[in-house]
Amino acid sequence: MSTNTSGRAQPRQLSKESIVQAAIELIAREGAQALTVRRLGIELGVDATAFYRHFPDKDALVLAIGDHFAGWVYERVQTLVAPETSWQDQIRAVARASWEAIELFSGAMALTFARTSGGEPERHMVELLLEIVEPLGFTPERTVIVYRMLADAFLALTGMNATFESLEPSLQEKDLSAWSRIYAVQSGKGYPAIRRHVKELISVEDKAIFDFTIETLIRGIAAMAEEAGK
Amino acid sequence: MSTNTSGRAQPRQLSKESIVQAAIELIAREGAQALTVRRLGIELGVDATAFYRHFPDKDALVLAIGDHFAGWVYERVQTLVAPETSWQDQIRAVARASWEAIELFSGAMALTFARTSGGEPERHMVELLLEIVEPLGFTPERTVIVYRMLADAFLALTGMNATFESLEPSLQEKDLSAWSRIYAVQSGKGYPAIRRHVKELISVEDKAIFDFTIETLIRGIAAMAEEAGK
DNA sequence: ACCTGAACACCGTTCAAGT
DNA sequence: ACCTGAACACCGTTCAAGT
Repeated sequence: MSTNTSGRAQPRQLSKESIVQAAIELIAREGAQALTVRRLGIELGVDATAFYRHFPDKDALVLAIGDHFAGWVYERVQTLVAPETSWQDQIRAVARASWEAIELFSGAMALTFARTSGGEPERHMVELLLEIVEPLGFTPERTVIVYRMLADAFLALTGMNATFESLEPSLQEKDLSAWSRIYAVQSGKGYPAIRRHVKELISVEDKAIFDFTIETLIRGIAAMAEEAGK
Repeated sequence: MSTNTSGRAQPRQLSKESIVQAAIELIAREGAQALTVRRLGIELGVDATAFYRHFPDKDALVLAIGDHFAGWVYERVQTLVAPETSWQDQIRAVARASWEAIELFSGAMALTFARTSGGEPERHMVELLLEIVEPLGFTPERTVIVYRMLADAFLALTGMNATFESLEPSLQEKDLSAWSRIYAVQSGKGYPAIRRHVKELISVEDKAIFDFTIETLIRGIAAMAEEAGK
């Protein structure tokens, strides 16, 4: 009698890597709220508590998942930039890779965007962003604050969008209909500015807002660099 | 024999408002993860399931909490602005009120910053921000995208900081020590840019980064308004 | 060295029953 | 009209026992 009749479930021998992989697949397939130790056990064909032989607790798994997607973003950026790429286009590459990660890892990003593991992929991302900002000729204090402005903006904006994307479909619909309730305020009195912009409020897209924000930050940095440089 | 010997617990008669109030106090006192239907029942001196006579489910409570803090931010902004306040200072007032809300409502903000209820306080905030941006003379499309850039930046950045602030103390310490592990990369090889900025990376403060980001966005908007206006 | 499975102390939510 | 309390289907985690 086979012990593997339930579709998934294969590896008898667990490892940190196989658990992280299974967790990411589970989240991608069924959302962030499906990530439970028991579901993971079923996924891996193993008793749920075997998990605790490889991670001290669930939070450690969440941080490991965060490292995995930070690593993915870092690798993706490498494919988008060349040595002669301008600093503006390097920032755009990080923005693009971060946004693309939402499609692949929204659940994982929602769980981890406000967390820090201190792992290698995170150190790589810090180094990468600092190296983009450093040649602009700011003071060390200013270099660091510009780097953090970019890092926090990427994390916070993609994290917020990922949080929404990883909501249960029914909650997502609830929020979308709440927006249309706001924007369809046609009730005669109140909210004149909203009523003047209903069409635009409904049609604007999240990706366009994200890109517009990044361009605004790039322009601001360029203006500061010009002032500081000469 | 009194039925109210346990410190808290007083109202026999529940209402949406008393539940939201108790939930906010509970979160402020014990963190976002302490908000459970059962704990709320104890807090209110009532069987846990009485909750379901006033809210369809826990998510509805979360959205009501979100409305409460959106209302607080809106009221706070009203005390910070006058009719003659410049658009720049109006944006700074919203930023300041949003940041102050983290101290008071970090747990509530962490739960709700990526959600929309469509309630009155949210409509007020949308109207407020649109009215700040509208006089700058952009096209309707541009007006809306600038409004959303500001709204999303406020929500995402304060939400990310609130998420961290509302973490259990032990997880907060874990993340802080992870940062110092990143920044103390003194291991001879690798991460040269990080090593060049260790001092600044350690000393930079989240509030300063938030303020710097807002100022950069304000500058960017001003530059665009100048181009568009003439 | 790793996995199992019972157990503990929790969750959100439903529903028949009470007042 | 609202509250109670048993019950259901879950959680994360611990620990003695197995191999």
